[in-house]
Amino acid sequence: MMSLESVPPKYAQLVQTIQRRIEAGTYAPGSLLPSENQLIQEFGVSRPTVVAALRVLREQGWIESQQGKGRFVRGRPALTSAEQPRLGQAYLTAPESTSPGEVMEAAALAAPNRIAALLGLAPKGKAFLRRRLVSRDGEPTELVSLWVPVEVSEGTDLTSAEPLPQGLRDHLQARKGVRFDHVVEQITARMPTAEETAQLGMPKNTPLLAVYGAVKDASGTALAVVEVLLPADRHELEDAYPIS
Amino acid sequence: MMSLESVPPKYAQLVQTIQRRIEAGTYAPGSLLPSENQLIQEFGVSRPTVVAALRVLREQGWIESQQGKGRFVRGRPALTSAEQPRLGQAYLTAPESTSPGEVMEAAALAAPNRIAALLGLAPKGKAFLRRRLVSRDGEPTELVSLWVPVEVSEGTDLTSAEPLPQGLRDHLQARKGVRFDHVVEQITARMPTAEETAQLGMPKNTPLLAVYGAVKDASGTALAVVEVLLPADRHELEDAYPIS
DNA sequence: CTTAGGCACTTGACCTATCAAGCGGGCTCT
DNA sequence: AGAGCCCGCTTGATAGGTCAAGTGCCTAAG
Repeated sequence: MMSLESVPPKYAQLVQTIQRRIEAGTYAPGSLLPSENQLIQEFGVSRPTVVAALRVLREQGWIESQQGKGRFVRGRPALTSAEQPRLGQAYLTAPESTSPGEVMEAAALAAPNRIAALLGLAPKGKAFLRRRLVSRDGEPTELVSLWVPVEVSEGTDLTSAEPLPQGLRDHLQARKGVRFDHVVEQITARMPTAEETAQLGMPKNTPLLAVYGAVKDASGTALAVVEVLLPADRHELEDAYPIS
Repeated sequence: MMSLESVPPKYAQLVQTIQRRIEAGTYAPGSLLPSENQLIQEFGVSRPTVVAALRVLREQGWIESQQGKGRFVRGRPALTSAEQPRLGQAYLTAPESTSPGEVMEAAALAAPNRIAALLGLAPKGKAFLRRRLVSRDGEPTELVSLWVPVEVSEGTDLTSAEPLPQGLRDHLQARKGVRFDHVVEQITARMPTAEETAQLGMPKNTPLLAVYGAVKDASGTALAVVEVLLPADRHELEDAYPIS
């Protein structure tokens, strides 16, 4: 009788075990980790297995090693690169249904200069716009616009007035076979238009924070642009990162 | 006679060699890399050495591997996490002499609420402020303020009206023995004060982009806050990152 | 008492193996 | 001719080693 469930490799199990012990305080930050030989004895595995696990832990920042002395516990690596997903990325992966809101617009129209430039379209080129007014605690707080070239929008559910049950990323990847590779994000600020002031219920003389996320494939071709407009009196962008 | 120059380990040499071949086109993107056995024969090393090199290359994104088929060339990995250093980090590491500017203020005073909160001080707590008006192309463009708790500022050259020849990071680490670990960055926008409008020569009704970078050590204690004020009509923040 | 040497323990680098698992082409049997 | 099996190639995981280099302690010699 064969077991159908695939067990993770031993070194990966060891990684998990040691991570749990560090989190539980069994291996306290700053203290010396058991040596390779001790771990070999305790877990009954060979040295390459132990070393493989410790290498993973070092690369992830849990421990650091010093030749001749041993390996020291650093603790749970707080920041890999960004604690929380960036704003642009968040709106790409999360389904629309996770944030309550109302679809304001869903149509093909001439893209503004900035959008056309990010998408690599000719000035005044046409793009498909899907704009949602997102609410938090019952109040409108953000205007999220998705711009895609018309040829990419064909055959998708972007025209629907209903929230997409699937994240945009999965939707486009499934329907169009494109692969998202990276995001180029621009952040700027400007004064809102009268229409934006009304839609967002903003006080007078408050600027808008504007985040533009251009989604590109591996070759650098732009596949979509996410535009997020945030009233600056109610929103901030926060990000944490380690120092090189 | 012993050679004093230390040679890099074999697997690291192999990594470099293969990287160069990928960049030179010898191993074209999409093509199949020579198999482990072929590399063993060509370079006269053992399998673990070859595997270690290929593991590094896979983790760095140069190649991908498929069990049963082989390893495929992907090409030079474009984005590791951020192409250019973040704004907050840039002002911490670069010496002031790299950006022309004028020291406007250098004194200890009661920190504004936001700064006090980021530094972990009591409201109205005192902090040392060093404010510079940075110019590009002869025109003032950015207001860069450095806030440090008074006890950290003691024994440093922060009071000098001259540009610091050393980066702030190196200066504080050398003088005070503190170690920078990570940065928490906040981005917001607001309307400028009359004084800021005058100093920066901003047009009417233009918002300010405000970037706050709180520098912390490994324990989370704030060591300094960098405040960068940018007129939104002339500046944008741009960042690129790979999709998870 | 001080210092230099030696030894034990650590990690780093490298080697020769074995077995499992995934893939693909060719051979054989129907 | 077609279908299925098998074998060889690939990577993945793991075991058992050796040698080198760095650290720290202890001891013995001055």
